[in-house]
Parts: sequence; C-alpha cells; structure tokens
Amino acid sequence: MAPDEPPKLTLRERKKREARRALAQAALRLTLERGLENVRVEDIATEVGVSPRTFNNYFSSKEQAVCSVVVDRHEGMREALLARPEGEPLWESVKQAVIHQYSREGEPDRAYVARIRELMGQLMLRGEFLNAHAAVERVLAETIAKRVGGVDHLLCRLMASSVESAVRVAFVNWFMTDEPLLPTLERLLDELAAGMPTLTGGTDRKPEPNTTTTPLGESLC
Amino acid sequence: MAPDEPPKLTLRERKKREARRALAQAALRLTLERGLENVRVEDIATEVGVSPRTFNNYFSSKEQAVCSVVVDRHEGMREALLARPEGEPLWESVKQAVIHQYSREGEPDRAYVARIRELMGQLMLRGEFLNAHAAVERVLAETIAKRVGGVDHLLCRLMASSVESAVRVAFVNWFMTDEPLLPTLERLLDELAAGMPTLTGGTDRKPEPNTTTTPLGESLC
DNA sequence: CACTTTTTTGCGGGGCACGCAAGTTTTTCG
DNA sequence: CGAAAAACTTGCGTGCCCCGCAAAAAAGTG
Repeated sequence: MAPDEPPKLTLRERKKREARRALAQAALRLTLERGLENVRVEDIATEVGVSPRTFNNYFSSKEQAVCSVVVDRHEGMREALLARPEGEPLWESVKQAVIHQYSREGEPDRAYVARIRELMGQLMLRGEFLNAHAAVERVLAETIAKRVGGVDHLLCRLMASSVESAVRVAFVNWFMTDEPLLPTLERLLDELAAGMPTLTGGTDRKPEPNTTTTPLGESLC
Repeated sequence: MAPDEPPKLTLRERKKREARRALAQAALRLTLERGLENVRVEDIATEVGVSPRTFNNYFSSKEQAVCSVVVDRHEGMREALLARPEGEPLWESVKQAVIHQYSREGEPDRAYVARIRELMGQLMLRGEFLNAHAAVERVLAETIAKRVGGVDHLLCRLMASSVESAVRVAFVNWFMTDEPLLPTLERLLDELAAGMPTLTGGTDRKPEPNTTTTPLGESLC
C-alpha cells in the first residue's frame, strides 16, 4: 500500500478543509433529520465539536453550510468537461460531463428523497440553493469558454445557465416523482441541444436577426 | 370629473395592495441609495408610515421586499404570452412575450444601473433574486403548458427555465457592460431556440454512449 | 349604531451574524 | 531546539431580524 500520504498541504490547510467538510456534513445531516428550522447553529457546532462562533468563521449562515455540497460540485464538473476529447461536439461533451458528475453521486434512497422534497419547501434554502447553482454555473461558463476557445463569452454563459436549468429541472422532477435522475437529465440536455423541437413541434424556425430598438427597463431586472 | 371609481375591490383590498407596493418601493429605493446593509426594516416601515411589525406582515424579509418587483412581473409575462396569435411558432411567441414585457419597463438611467451593479454583489439579495426568478419561471412554465396544450410538463419547465436563464444572462450583461438589454435578450432567445449553433459550431453531433459506473456518494443534489 | 371580520401594532422571545480582543495552535527561522 | 510571527479559535457583547400573541383600531355589514 501507499506509504505516507505526502501532505502537500500544510497541516493547517488540511485541518481547515476537514473542519469545513465536517460542518457542512453535520449541517446537512441534521437538517435532513429535523428540518432546517429545528437546527440551531449551536447544534451544528456542537456536533463537530467547535464553538458556535467558529461555525461563522466558515459559513455565514446555516443555509450556506447546507448547500455547500452543491457548490463543491463545480470542481468535478470542471475536470469532467476538460477531460472530454478535443474534437467532440460541444453539446456531447457537456452532456457527458454533466452525466459523469451526477453518476458518481450516491444512490437515491427513498427516505432520503422524501426528506429532500420537504427541504425544498423551505424557502430559506431555496435561495441559497439557487445561489449555489449560480456558482457552479459560473465555473461551467468559464470552462466552456476555455473549451471552445474564448469566443463570445455571453453565449458561454447562456449555455452554462441553461445547462444548469436542465439539471435543476431534472433534479426537481427526480425528487418529486421518483423517476430516475440520469435518463431525464440526458433527455433534457438533448432537447436543449436541439432547441426543444419536441415542444416547439419541429424545425420551422427562422434564424432571422431582428434589429428592433425598443425602450428599456427600470425595476430591478 | 369622473363620477365614482367603481371600487371593484373592497377598500380593504386596495389599501392592502397599496401598502405592499409602497413597502416594496421604499425597500428598493432605500437599498439603491444606501446599500442593503444600511437599511433596517424600521427605516422601510417608517418611510411608509407603518410599524416595523407590519412590514413583516407583508414580507418575511427585507430581501423579499426588494425583489418583489421581479415577482410581480409574472403577471405581465403570462398575459403577454397568452395574447400571442394561435398559429405562431412557440419560440417566436415566447420571444415576443418576453421582449414585450421588458419593453414596457422604464428608462435605464446611468446612476441607477451603477447602483444595481453594486446590489448584485450583495449575496443576501442574489438568493432572493434568484428565488424571485424561480417564481416567474413557474408561471411561465404553466403558461407555456397551457399554450401548447398540456403536453410533457417536464419540457415546459425546461423551456421556461432556460428562457429565464437567457433573461438573467442578458440582464447581467446589461448592467455590467451597459449594452442595451433588448437586442441581447432577443439574440440569446434565438440562440436558445436553435440549440446554440453559434457556439457549438453547426449541427454535427453524434451520440457516443459512455458508461462509467463510479462509486457513490451522497449530497443534496 | 352595534356587531363581525380583518389589519395593525406593541411586546417579548429566540436566534443569528459579526466585530473585537484575548487565548491557542501551527509555522517559520535564527 | 526554542522563540517570535502568523493563523485559527473562542467568549463576549451588540444590533438586528423574524415571528407568535393578544389587544386595539379600522373597515365592512345590516
């Protein structure tokens, strides 16, 4: 077996990562068990054996801790996408990367799914959850840009954003209906790649640039 | 002068709506002026002339109040989409509906844009902002479903979701670069409808299955 | 004008997030 | 090695937020 894990990272760094991981995990576990409103920061901290104050050195809110799992995914996503062969069509690469990433994550587990379903009712979480997805989206956009060679950053963001849309929709469908996640995901990505012909009823579209200059907006967005 | 405004809605209802609107507006105005962290609930309430406690009868957080403008859009979006002619291709209808909705909103105003840019840095807001978009997304999905005749609800959600993605991306681009919003929006929606050919470089895609069964983990999504 | 229904408000409680200033490690270096 | 430097943890105190509750005020009803 391997002799010593050569600690590339200073002991400090390892401890830090471990603490963060432990806190996130505890937060998620407790939340799934009791529901977010019945988990105090103190509980999470105690579970891990640190002071409540320390919790806030790592996360600025409970919600953030619970959702940090989602954020951590961006790393894997990035690697998976960059690992795809050079000549492969972009949509195929993205699809495979996404599927790869979600394949390596656990088995559904009934009770677990049920809990998640409840969790998503928690508005507090939804905001942070979406926020986390937005973070992944960013990384994905960058990676796509790198992959296609830095053209049109706007479109890269659009693609990343709609891919994450597909993921979210598939995910929601999964825990609401118990249909398997991956097939749905695959299907949705294919639809995206084709402009959703199934819905729009064929290919009668006209890519005709329309340059109408209309007034603009006020309000937040 | 006009005789009597026939108050379809009981006086009560009007007051309620007005209060809500006033609170949201005050919240947004103050936040744009000073930044969210320098606005207390008390300030907003005082501005409108109600007690702080009353604020929480309308909104469960400052963030929610600020972002309620976004949520209110779903109504207009729904109407605009349903108003499109019957035979029109779906993507065209959606595009026009979205553009219509965003056309009817006020003038940009430099300083205003700058403020918004800052605001989006506020993480507190981003979560609620995305949440608001999610609400719009829901309504949009339903409306699309109604429009196409209730087929495949999953795809409707995907479409709604990716349309909102386009809106968000266009919006971010707008306040980050000062490029006009509507043309960008239009372009992105066209790209979506065509499967983003500009990025993917044409239509040469070939499905190549890759079955990597990797270990399992557990995570939120 | 009494009577009902709905909304507003004050009060109080439980928590959360964070700045600050000690304590405690870990790391660096002479 | 051993002491100074850098980084992390912790307790404490503060300000604010969200909400339940019950009394007061306002709007609708006949």
